[in-house]
Amino acid sequence: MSWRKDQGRSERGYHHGNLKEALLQAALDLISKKGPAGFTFADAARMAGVSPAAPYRHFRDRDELIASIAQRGFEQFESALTQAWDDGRPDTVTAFERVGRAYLAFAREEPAFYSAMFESGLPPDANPALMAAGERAFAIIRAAAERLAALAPPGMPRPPAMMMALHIWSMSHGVASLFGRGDAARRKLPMSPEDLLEAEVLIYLRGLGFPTDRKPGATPPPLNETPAGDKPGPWGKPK
Amino acid sequence: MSWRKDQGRSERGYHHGNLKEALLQAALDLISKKGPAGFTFADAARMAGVSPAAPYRHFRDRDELIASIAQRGFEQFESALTQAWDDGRPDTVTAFERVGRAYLAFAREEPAFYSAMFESGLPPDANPALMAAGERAFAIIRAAAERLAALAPPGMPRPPAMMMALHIWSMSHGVASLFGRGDAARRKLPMSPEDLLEAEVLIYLRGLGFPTDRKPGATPPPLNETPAGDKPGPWGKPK
DNA sequence: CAGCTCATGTGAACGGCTTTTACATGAGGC
DNA sequence: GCCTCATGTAAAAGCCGTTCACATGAGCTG
Repeated sequence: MSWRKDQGRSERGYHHGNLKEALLQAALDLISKKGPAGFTFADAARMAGVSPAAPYRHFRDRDELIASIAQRGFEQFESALTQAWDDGRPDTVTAFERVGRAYLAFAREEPAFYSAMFESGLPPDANPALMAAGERAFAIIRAAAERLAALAPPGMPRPPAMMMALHIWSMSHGVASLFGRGDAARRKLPMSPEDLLEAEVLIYLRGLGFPTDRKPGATPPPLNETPAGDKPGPWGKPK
Repeated sequence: MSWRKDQGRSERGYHHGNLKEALLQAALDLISKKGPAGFTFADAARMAGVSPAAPYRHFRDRDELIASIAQRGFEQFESALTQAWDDGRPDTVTAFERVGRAYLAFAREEPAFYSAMFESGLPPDANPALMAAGERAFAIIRAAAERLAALAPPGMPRPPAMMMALHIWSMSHGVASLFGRGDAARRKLPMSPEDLLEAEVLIYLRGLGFPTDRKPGATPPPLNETPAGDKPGPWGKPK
């Protein structure tokens, strides 16, 4: 029962004790509710129970707080992608798709992070640490693409891994930002964003000559085979 | 030389005469310079030479101005896509790729419109007219996908056109918003956004079984043939 | 052309936000 | 026990969005 300055909530004296963290947390809440544009420095201060000037002891200005959140977001993002990739287990294609789903899951479950990372409108060159964190996250996708490219079927020109990585990233980001977030920008979709992205990636990989029916030794070109169950193609039944 | 109220610049009396248009134009300028978040109602008024309260005679609030710009953007967007599609001439695949390039060109040349359309954070359901304009623009992509789907090689399951359209849209938007705008969010790319998207779409179409070497009667499956010149694949020379 | 009306613009004011500055507090090192 | 300095506060300046009462004059009506 060490209730010294547990949640920074009530009963605090002149000094907060954990203000920086409390501000980041409050900002996350607010951004997820009202978007990075609607987020207010003063609101975060209020939520943490301090005066509007207090945050300036921890962040140069409002943008720096958002940049901090974006950076932290990239770190969690990197960690989530790393875990999903799981070094390509059990097989490269399966792991690759798991990365795609992890991408969408992150955008959906951490909309505040995601918008801070990609929609805050911060000048990317102004913040080296932030850009580096972004690069590290992208490096996971890039590494996965590298492994996938190395598996390119013999007799085909091997696709540049960097290009593949950029393609996958653009698909994921496109789906996430157009259809991904729970309530924002929803449009009527014939399928879930996850399924949409999975089909997109599978078709793309097939276009590169990869077998896409999840069985390592399957035959590459006969495109419409149905392995075991009833999986007509990367999309559902043509209906 | 009818210099009555030509540009609304100097020499205007109490009434501006063309304020609504001037505000929209000023807002476009400001948004392209500072993003939709940095845009200021008061600034637009200043730029048009009127008091800060004047804009309220033409727009309920700041959001309505941005929504107006987004709507106008969707209309121009639709027109640009329609022109690029050119009803599928000279052949469907070529026209389809032209649509992709037109998408990027719009994002690059009209960043203010593009961000108002996709990054303004406006509630999409709150503005039926805006959403309808967006639907009309998407309908072009959808119609193109429909035509493409109808050409699906015989013996293959025919891909749902809606899904194809959503895939193409997500690729285009992903590339545009990650790499597309001139100075914002630039990252080092091994190729131009246009080439990146073209390769992505070609690989995707090949994954659906389409011939992608631009010759209507070409053979579908032999994926690595080089028709006449030296076009190794959708990407450049493997190097 | 006189007069009226109403769309359009103005000025002032309110509250909120960001940021700065001078000052207050008290936690931790000596 | 005292001092110092990181951390928080209060007050103020300047900006923005928004509203309201009021001013102006363009265009219709006769």
